[in-house]
Order: sequence, then structure tokens, then C-alpha cells
Amino acid sequence: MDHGVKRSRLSRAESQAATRERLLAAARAAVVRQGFAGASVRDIAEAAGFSQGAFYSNFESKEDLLLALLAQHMDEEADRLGAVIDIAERQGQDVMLGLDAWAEELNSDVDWSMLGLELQLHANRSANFAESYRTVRAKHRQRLGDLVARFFAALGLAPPAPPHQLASAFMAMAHGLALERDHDAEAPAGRLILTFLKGLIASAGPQSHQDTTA
Amino acid sequence: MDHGVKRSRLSRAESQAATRERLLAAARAAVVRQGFAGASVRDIAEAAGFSQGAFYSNFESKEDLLLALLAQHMDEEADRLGAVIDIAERQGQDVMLGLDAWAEELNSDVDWSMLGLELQLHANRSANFAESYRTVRAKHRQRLGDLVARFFAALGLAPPAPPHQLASAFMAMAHGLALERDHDAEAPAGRLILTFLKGLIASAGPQSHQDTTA
Amino acid sequence: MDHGVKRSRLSRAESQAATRERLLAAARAAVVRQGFAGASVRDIAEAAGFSQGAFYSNFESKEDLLLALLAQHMDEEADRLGAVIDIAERQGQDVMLGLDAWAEELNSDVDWSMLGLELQLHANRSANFAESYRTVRAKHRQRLGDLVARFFAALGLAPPAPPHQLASAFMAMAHGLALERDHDAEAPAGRLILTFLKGLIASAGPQSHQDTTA
Amino acid sequence: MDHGVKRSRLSRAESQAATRERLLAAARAAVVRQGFAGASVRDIAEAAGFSQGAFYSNFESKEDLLLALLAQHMDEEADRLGAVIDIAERQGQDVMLGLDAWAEELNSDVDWSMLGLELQLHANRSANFAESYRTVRAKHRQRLGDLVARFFAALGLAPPAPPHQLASAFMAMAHGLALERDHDAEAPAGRLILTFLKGLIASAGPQSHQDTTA
DNA sequence: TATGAATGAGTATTCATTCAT
DNA sequence: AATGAATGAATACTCATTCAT
Repeated sequence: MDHGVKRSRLSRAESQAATRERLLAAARAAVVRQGFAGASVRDIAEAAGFSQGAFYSNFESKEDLLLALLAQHMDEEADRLGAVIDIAERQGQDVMLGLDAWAEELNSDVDWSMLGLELQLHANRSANFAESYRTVRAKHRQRLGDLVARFFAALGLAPPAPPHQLASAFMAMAHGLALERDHDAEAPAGRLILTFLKGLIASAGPQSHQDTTA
Repeated sequence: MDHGVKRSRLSRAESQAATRERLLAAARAAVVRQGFAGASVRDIAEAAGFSQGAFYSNFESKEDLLLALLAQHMDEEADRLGAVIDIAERQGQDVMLGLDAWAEELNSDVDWSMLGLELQLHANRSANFAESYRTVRAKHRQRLGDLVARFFAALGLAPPAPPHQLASAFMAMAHGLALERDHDAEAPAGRLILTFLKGLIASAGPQSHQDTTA
Repeated sequence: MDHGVKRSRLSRAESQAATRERLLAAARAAVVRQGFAGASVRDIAEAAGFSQGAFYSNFESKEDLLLALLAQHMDEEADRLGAVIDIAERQGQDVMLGLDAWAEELNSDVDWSMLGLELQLHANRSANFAESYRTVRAKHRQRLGDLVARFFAALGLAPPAPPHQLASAFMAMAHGLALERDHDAEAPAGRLILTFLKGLIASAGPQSHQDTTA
Repeated sequence: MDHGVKRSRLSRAESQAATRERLLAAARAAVVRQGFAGASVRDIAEAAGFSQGAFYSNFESKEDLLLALLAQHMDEEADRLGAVIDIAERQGQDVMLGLDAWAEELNSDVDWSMLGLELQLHANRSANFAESYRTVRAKHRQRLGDLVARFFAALGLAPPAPPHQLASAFMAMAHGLALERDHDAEAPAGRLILTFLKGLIASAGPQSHQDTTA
């Protein structure tokens, strides 16, 4: 009897998770295309193939959705960084290779940058959202800052500015460059970022004694 | 100049220009605070002390207003750059000083960055707006690119990437860093930008023969 | 020339007042029929022949409309009372006749009672509305109380309870009885009220020395 | 009585009845607080500690719930009256004492009056509900009318109007007065009602021969 | 019996825009 | 040129109700 028939393909929990995933994907596309204010709950729900009510069964409000998108976005950003860090850990100076890959990926993902900016703009407008944004953002910057610090340490150099500030600057550059959609074949954001990184290396003095992290 | 009675202190044209100016100022504040989509024509008009009708006597549509803001914004950006260029022209290597001033100003003007991003985002969404945006933007980048080129030339160095691309990268960094409002005393965007610039200089090779502009 | 042509039948102000009047009338009917919660802004606007937007050009919110209805309702209630008071003033003891007329009118106006109750219920639910309601209600009760006082005074009798309390009781009875719609020809609310009034008279003691009002 | 295992403390029927009771109590509070239209099924179910589905396992529809509340409400009203009648039956003229107690209870029970009015208003709006309401209401009025009749009979007096009409008037007064929440220490609804009753007695003529009920 | 995700119709309110004044 | 009442479409969100689990 195998304790009863398997009643349906998806359990309830699975099915709900799937609904939520589809809503999130549709929302992400909509926010990128029309901005948070311009993306309507109706459009998002319809694009996902659900009613508006389904949206509100899965998210408390439109802003709650943005928080979910924020979490997702930061997870992805963390994954990207994780890959770079892995390489850095394994191959000494060849971090450059990892950075190259990361930079290349940035090029191709305008949407990802648009979403990042949309989140940041909203954080500057909604006190409520700002709180969540800040914590997640800080963690992320710290992580990238650590990477930068280790990178300079590996080269035996002292970073020319606090690593987490350098991290912020790199992220700003990456986001901003991605926005310039009109890059008719040009605008190799990744390359450009590497150029700046090499510059920092060239101008860095020898490492001070112990401290390597910010 | 005195054909007829002088009806009022301000001629008709002057008075209309004043109305327009007040509307633009109110609009700018509103767009920064709430985004373009979030700023309502009613709010803008009321903040300027006029009716909604007055708005439509001065602008064809809400998007037309954004075009006016774009023009204004680019004028200001040009002015800022102009000052830097003037210094560069006069004092050879001491452009650094001008850049310093420019960078310092960036620190204090979050609103200006917010508006710049809002314009850029809208350009990525409205084909109509994008066209206007692109031309004005291209001119601006060209100008900053020229400055960068001349800067490296003055130092007898070859820029490590096409100057207008470096210009884009610097603008992206400036805008993005300004957005991080939570800079509790830290986040000296201007300084950071200079650090990167010095890096580029340090990594630059000797000047190639002729070409200096992109 | 009669200073120019009369451009239109209704001046702007007149036309707006007319719009408001029509909206109020439609709202009144809707609130009576379906209750305040049940009456939708859309239905009200459509019944009045306008768009929903027109509603919001004339009222700040749905509750603001109810305040307008409250004012209107209380004006009418005051008018009814005014008529009774006039008679009372003119004809000594024959106030009874005026009361009779008033009572008779109550019979025929279920809607008026329904609206009164709807207002009272909403006052018990919205703190905001309650404030306005209370003042207008107090004034009204005072007025009816004065009438009751003068009535007993005219008969040389002492009211068996504070006049404004008696007033409240009469109003409660009038409203409540009107609600029993199923009065198949029976339920002569007015008559019944007079019966109670006569009872009070019969049980009243002789007037005390000076004071006649509450 | 012991066919099979005793599965749980409460039998199925008992447990269901308990669920229903909790739903009814929550519904009653919600309807009083926000009106029938304003009370949502979700809120009611949640307040009772159940899901919305549980609601629909116990009631056919939202209106069906109101019918259940009606029945409950009328039962209570009957109980109150029953107490008065008991006293009247036992102690001849001292019904007054019972009435006094009844009147006092009215004072303290605004909720009960709010619910009563909500039911009555809904009866005036839903034909379906009206039918049920009318029968239950008629029975109730009859009962109170009988009491009034017996009361006058006990005093050897003729009621100055058909007893069931007097009953309606008293109920209207009781409900309406209870609504005036702002009774800052004043508004002794019960007392006031007794004043009116005494008035009726004072104005009543001697009993006619037989008939005592309406 | 009880759950709660999902529905589809509904809610109040806001919007950019028009146009008679 | 400026007013602001009115429009019609859109907005975020709520509702009573259903139904697979």
C-alpha cells in the first residue's frame, strides 16, 4: 500500500513555494523593466499566471515583495563573490583570473544592476525598507572588502584605502557602468574595472605589519 | 522697448519664465524625494504654489518636464566640469587641486546624484526620453573624456583605457557612492575617487605618439 | 453691454455646488439603502451621474462625505423641530397639535431614521467622526430639551426628568420605531410617542419655583 | 454509551459545538465593533483561533452566521425578560423591582444594543434575512407585550395603547439610549425608561372588562 | 472537520490630463 | 497664462468564497 496513493505531484508546501518563485521571477522582470513604482501588482501577478489575490497570499505588501527580491539579489551577489573568493583561495596571484570572470559576468547582466539600483533608491526613500537594506548591504560590502584585503595581502601590498571603501567604489562602478545600455558593443565594464584595480595595485605601497582586514 | 504701458514689474515673458523656474525647482525636489513615477503633477504644482493647470501651461506633459530637468541637470554638471577644466588649463599638473574641489562637492550633493540616476533609469525605460538623454549624455562624457585625456597628456602618460570610458567609470563611481546615504561621517566619495585616479596614473605607461582623445 | 455676455447658464461656483448637491443626494439614498460601509463611492458617483474622480473633487474621503450628510441631516432635524417650536410659541397649550404634526412626519420618513442611525453607529466606530457627531448632536438635543422644558413650563408642571434626557429618549423612540418597516399599516410611531408624552404630563408634579431648562 | 474506544475528551459533536461557539463569540464582538459589513470572515476566524475554512465548515455563509447571532441574541433577550416575568408573577405589584433590575442591566450593555441594531438594519436590507428576523422578532415582541399587559392588569388599569406597541417603544428607547456612548456618568437609560413607564401608569384609565393581550 | 492558497470581483483612492472659465 | 472641476483609467489592497489537501 506504500501508505496510500501519492495524491499529487506537488505537496502543498511545494506548490506554494513554486507559486512564490514564479511571482518573484515575474516581479523581478517587472521591477527591472518599469521600476518599483512603475511595476504594478496586477501586472506582476498576471505575468506569473496568477490572480492578484495570490500575490497577497504570498507577500504582505508590495514592499514586502521588494524585501524578498532584496534577499534573493543579495544571495546571488554573494554567490558571485563566493566564486571569486574560491579561486583566490586556491591560486594565489591568479585571483586576477577570477576577477576577470566576475567582471565578464557583470557585463552581461544589466538587469541585475538595474535591480540593485532600484533597491538602493527605494532604500533612500522608505525608512522601513532602508533598515533591512542596510544590514544586508553592510554584510555584503564587508565580504567584498575582505576579499579586497586578502587580495592586497597576497601581493604583499597595503591597500591604498580601507578595503570596504574600495569595495563600495567597485560596486558603484559596476552598477553604474552596467546602466549605460547604449554600449554598442563597447563598454566592457569588467575590463574597465580591472584596469582600475591594476591601478590601485600599481600605486600601493608595501604592506604594513599585521592587519590585513578592514 | 516702451511701446505701450509698462503693465507690471515683470514682462509677460519674464513672469512666465519665473513660473517655469519655480515649477522646475519644485519638480526637482519632488523627483529626488519620491522618484519620477512617485512625484505627482499635483504635488509639484502645489509645492510651487500653482495649480495643475499652470503646470500644463508650461510643460507639455510630465515627461516633458523630465526633459527640462535633464537639460538643467546637464548644464550644472557641465558647469562643475568647466571649473575643473579651467584650473587644469591654467595650472598644468595642479589639476589635482581642481579635481579635489570637484570631488568634495560631490560629497555634499546626494540630491544631484539621485536626480542623475533617476534620469538614467528613465532613459532605460522610455525610448522617447532615451533619445534626448543619449545625445546630452554623450556630449557630457566626451567633455569629461577630453579632460582626462588632457590630464594624462600633461603628465606625459598614456591613459590605460580610452579616456571617455574612464570618464564613464568615474561618473558611475561618483553617482553610486553618493547614493550610500548612511555614510555616518565616512564615505568620502571625493577622496576615494582621487585614490583611484592616482592608481591609474601610477599604472600608466609613457605616452604614445599623437592621439590623445578617444 | 451689460458687462459682457453671460457666458453660461451656471457660473463655475454654481455648477460645482450643483455637482456636490447631486452627489450628496445620491449618497444619502445609497447609505440608507446599503449602510455606510455597504455604499460604494463608485455606486454613489454613478448614481449621481459623475465619475469617481468627481466625488474626490468634492469630498476629501468617504468619511468626509458622511460628515456632510451629518450636517445636512441635522439641519433638517432642526427645521422639523423649528416648526414645532413655532407652533408652541404661538398657541400656548396647543403645542400638542404641533407635536402631532411632527409625529406624523416621523411616520413617513423611515429613510431619515435609517440615516440617523447609520450616523450614530459610525460615530461609535470612528473616533474621528465621533467628535464632529457629538457636538452637532449635543446642540440638537439641547434644542429639543429646551422645547420639552418650555412645554412643561407652559403647563405649569415640573418635568419628571431632566428635559434633555427626555429629549434623548423621545429621539431614540422615534428612530427605533421608524426602523420597524414591517408595520403593515400599523406602527403609528407618532401616535405612540404622544401617548408617552401624555403619560409624562400625567405623572408630572407641580412646577418648582424658577428654573425651567436643564 | 461505550461502543468503541473513547477517542478524546470531547466527542466529535461536542468539539464541533465548541468550535462553533468560539466562532460565534468572536463574530459577535467583531460585528459590534465594526458592523456586519465591516467584520471580515478572516478576522472573525482568526480571532476565534481558526482558519477561514473552519468558518465555512460551521456556517454556510456570512449571512448564515448573522442568523445564528440573531438566534443567540434573541435567546438572551428572552432570558432577560424571563427574569422580569418571573418576578412579576411572584410578587404582584413589585414588578417594578424586576423592571428596575432589567433597566439597570441595559445600562451596562451597549454591545448588546449595538448588535440588536445591526441585526435590525440588516433585516431592512436583506429580504432573505428579513424573513427570519421578523418571525423571531414578532415572537419576542409578543412576549414583552404580554408582560406589559399583565402588568397593567395587575394594577387594574387599561394600557393606554396596545401592549405590543408599548413593548416596541420600550425596546426602541432602550436600544437607542444605549447607543449614546458619550454618557459621561449620565444617561441612566434604565431610570429613564422607568420614568416613562410610570407616566403611562399615571395616565392609564381603569381596566376594561376582559381582554388583556394584544 | 479543519486548513489556507487561490480566486475574481470588489474597495477606496490617486493619477495625468483636459477644458470651460 | 492660469484655474481647478471633472474625467477615465489605473493603483494597492481586501473580500467572501472554493477546494485540493
